[in-house]
Amino acid sequence: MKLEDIAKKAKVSRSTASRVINNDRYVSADARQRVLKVIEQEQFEPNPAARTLVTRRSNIIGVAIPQTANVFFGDNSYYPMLLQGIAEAVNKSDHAMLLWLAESHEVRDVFAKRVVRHRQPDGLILTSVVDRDPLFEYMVKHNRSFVMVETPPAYADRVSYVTIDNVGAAAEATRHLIQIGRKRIAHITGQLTIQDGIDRLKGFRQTVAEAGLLYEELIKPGMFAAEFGYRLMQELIPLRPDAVFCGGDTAAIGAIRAIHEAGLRVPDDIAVVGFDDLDVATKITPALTTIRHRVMDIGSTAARLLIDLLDGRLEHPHHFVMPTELVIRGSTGGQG
Amino acid sequence: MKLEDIAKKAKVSRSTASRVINNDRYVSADARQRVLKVIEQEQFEPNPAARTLVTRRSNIIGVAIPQTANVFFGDNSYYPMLLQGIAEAVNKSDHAMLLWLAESHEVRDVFAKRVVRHRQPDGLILTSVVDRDPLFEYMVKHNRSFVMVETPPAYADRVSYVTIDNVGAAAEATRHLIQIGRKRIAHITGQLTIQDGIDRLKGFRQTVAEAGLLYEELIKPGMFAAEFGYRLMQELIPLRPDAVFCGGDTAAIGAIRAIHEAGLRVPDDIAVVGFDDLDVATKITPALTTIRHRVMDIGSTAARLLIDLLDGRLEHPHHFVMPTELVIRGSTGGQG
DNA sequence: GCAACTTCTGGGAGCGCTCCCAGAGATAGA
DNA sequence: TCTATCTCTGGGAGCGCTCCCAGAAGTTGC
Repeated sequence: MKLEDIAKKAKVSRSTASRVINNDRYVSADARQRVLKVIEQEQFEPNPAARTLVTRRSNIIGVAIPQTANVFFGDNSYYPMLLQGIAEAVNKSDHAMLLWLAESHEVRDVFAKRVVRHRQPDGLILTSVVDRDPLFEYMVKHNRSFVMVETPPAYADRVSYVTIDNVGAAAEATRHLIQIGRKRIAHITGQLTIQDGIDRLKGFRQTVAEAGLLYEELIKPGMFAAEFGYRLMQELIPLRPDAVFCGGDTAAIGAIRAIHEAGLRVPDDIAVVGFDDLDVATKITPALTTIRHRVMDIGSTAARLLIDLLDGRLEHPHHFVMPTELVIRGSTGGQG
Repeated sequence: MKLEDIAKKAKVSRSTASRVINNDRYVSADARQRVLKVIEQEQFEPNPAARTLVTRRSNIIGVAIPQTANVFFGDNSYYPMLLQGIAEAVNKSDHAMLLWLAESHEVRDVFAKRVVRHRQPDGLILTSVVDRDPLFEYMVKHNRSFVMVETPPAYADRVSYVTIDNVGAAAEATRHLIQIGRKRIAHITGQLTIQDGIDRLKGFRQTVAEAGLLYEELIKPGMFAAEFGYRLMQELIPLRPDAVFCGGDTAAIGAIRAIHEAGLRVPDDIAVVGFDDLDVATKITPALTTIRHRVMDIGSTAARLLIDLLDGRLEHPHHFVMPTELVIRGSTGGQG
């Protein structure tokens, strides 16, 4: 069943039927009624390919997650939550979501090529962009529509993105540790190829420096995964820190394990602060003090932003900075 | 840049250029070379909408996850792993994946309508189908191509699916508990609206019955979420079970928490077996004895199956039963 | 009364591909 | 040599929509 047939059944032209579907105002109430009735009884849905061919819009949003499996998996619910947020915004505006996942250990270059080759989506949401990311570079160079989650590693003034105030949030986390009287505060960073990691380090460093508590040897460049938290904490313990701020919750969980295995207590001997407030943060003992940001909101904001840009409702580039909140729990002496 | 322009630059007709792209054998080596060169230097990609319009194939696979957020999220990595598996198969055959996520607390009916309305995908992968699932019923009734992950709740002989031997695996888990000498074995089931949960219960019941150890009061209908494991274990403890088999790992984790809070020991007082071997299974203390199935393999098998059906390489319906494996850990007295 | 709008309608062209068909040219078999 | 077969090519139609345009019909203002 195609538009032509609907039109015939409703005794109007193909054009009028099309007008009804696209909510054009120049249709008589009578004709509209008849067309809608036929559409309803035939359960008609216009062919999206035909539509896309002429409108040059597929109403599909691409989401590229170039991280390897071990990050996407596991106790890290960041990406699922982001996807859920994107889904909600995408549904509301009657779009669909095309998902690109990197294969395990896939090179960024190969991944980028794969995503770029498929031209179905009108625009892309990019996550976990690293410095000199081929996909990112391609999108910028070819002037294709996209929105980033997190701060871009380059061209920040030319790119639309949704981020949180990483510098401010890291500073707040660090100030909290200072306020509870810690003097030797360590930092296990997130991935320093990602802007988030860099900014959190910056907020940390500024704050300890202002308090006269900056010790470079207590700063360990890491990754977001738990293994790094564990291993780097083991390296830190001989340096006798009394607190550690981790770039991500999973790393913090690894760190806590290392502290416990060394026979030390959290928070009494070493206070721990994470970042992200993942689900696991409340599931460990003691519960983790951390920075909460609503990942779902970031996802839906990014999707809405992209669609608004595509529809011309918003000017490119456009930035959103989402709020964060310090959640104090047992790992720094709060309750829980 | 469109096919016409490529043809012109390569001094061939549109038809010949199209033949090169679609790997038709009736093209002279010379012409093929010229076309490929132009395609390469212009970075040409054929317009997918135009292609879809005539071939009636979009090379897009839809994946529908009708579960509400709290299942998709959290420490349950089932769906992310499934998606990763699907992604790998989909990439290999040059397809793309369209993802439908239910909104939080969205009614199945609304979700189904949304998925059905969008006609882009050539076929669908359905997960977590419940009894009388509107999406499932629609797909069957309208004879649309789809593949199920898990055993279908109905029409099993007319539907293609990928599953594991739930009955057999549950029996193996139960036999293990019997072998280590347990006499009062409880079962906290998975969702009994999903076939997986039903089959696991069946395997459990058969096995305890054969051993003369069936106590109906020790069977608690539950859900896969941790809260259920926790709450139902609290109800079970006064009945003095010495072992519990849970329909899923997350429920098992909840159960362990309840056991510990009651001042009992795992596995000494109550041995615990889970199902799924999620990431968390090794992260808790004691580590969880559980049934392992490679969720990623299930995902990629389902995607491959769907594509093979669409391409006519496989007859519909087609079934795959994937292997499972009992992994013995600390929660039943193994090491770890 | 007529001009000038506004509302409503249908036809035609065209989006960028694939695929069918007819035909040219080369090769082989008798 | 002639026919049969295979290889290669280009033109045309058509996939199912949207959108432009021309024109009919109805409404308003003088």
